[in-house]
Amino acid sequence: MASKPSTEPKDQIPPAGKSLRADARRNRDKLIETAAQAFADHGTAASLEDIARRASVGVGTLYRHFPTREHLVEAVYRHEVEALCDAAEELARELTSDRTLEEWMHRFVGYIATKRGMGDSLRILLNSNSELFADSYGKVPIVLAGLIARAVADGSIRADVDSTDVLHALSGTYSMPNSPEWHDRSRRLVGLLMDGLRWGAPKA
Amino acid sequence: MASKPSTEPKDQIPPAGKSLRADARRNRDKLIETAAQAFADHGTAASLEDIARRASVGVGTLYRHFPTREHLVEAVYRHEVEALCDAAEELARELTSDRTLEEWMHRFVGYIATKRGMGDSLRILLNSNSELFADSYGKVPIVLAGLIARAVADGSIRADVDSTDVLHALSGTYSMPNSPEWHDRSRRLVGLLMDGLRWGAPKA
DNA sequence: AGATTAAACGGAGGCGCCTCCGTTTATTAT
DNA sequence: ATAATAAACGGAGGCGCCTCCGTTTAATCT
Repeated sequence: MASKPSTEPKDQIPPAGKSLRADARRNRDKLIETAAQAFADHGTAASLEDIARRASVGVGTLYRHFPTREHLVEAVYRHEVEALCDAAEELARELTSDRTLEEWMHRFVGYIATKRGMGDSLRILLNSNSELFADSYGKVPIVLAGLIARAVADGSIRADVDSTDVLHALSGTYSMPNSPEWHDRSRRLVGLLMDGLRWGAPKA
Repeated sequence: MASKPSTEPKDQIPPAGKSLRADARRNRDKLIETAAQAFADHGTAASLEDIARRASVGVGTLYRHFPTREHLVEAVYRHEVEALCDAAEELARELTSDRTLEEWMHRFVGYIATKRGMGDSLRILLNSNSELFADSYGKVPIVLAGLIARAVADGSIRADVDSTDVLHALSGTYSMPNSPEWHDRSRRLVGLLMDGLRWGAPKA
């Protein structure tokens, strides 16, 4: 069932768009998910063969989808920022506006933790590919601003809040040393911020 | 004849100083020589195993002397600048002062050609390790100035020459495209410079 | 001239990278 | 349903990296 003189080998081009064959999309998604875990655990230098293995996929498949390590890193990065942004809507459907904000900030901080492990390659990527930065990271401040505006609107937090200030405060966790207490520290930071935001809110 | 409980494994430290065992120094020199060739031919990404092979040495030996690729690159770089500088004295012993200058400039240009192939790693190295830059490259302008001063003194070139200008002119070859004519171009450049320098010299 | 010893050697072995191409499979046409 | 076809798969294979450690050898001591 093979080696017939076909017209042209259309292989070797990474589409990534929408029109992928069902199995292709499945593998692609699994790879991104697995890679995200691996990068978080061992940094961006994690073995690509190992990632393929864990995703139950041949290395060939990995390389067809992501010709270089950087392609994979970028895909993971994009995926995670998107997930983070999408989570906002989802949370809003189940929680009060202030609890939504709080939970989302927790996730944002957790997300930053992941990026610390990837710092190496990621910095290079963001420097050389500013489109990527604008595309995905650009949405974060907007989402945060939206959540804050909502909570302000229904009176669960005070109105004199600059969302940029909050973002900066959260970003501070990026430079924390990653000791075992890191998780607790960042939790407290978010809690502290929320207390400050609720203080003197109309609804309180 | 081995595995006796010796006092301490003194292995794994790259000395590079003077007090090497005879065989160690021999291998080290051979490695640098071979690596210089390999880097010139294939860039700094050349296979280290191949370099070891060509030098008739085990990879272990290569890695003992040069723990990382960068260590080897640096050693090659240092070695070549030194050779270039030393060549000045040697040439001066056999040639007239203006011919010495001319020949040395030819070598300098040839040396630059080599560095073009190494550009990748070398730039990083020179940026991060400014001591290296000062140490070795710093001597080049001094040597050139010396050769010019000598030729001026015996009247074979004109006296109103700034050696820095000459250096800049030669450095221009660094940005030449490396076409097949590169060699001829740079030869002509040096010839042109010498003509300019000889013009109106007392001895002419 | 041995004998001793620590420096130096060298290459096998384990792992990762990446490509190539024979085989499988989703999709399309009949 | 069945056949045809191009997309996608996957893993063997070739190469490079680097470490570890048993063996060789230059230098030193007697």
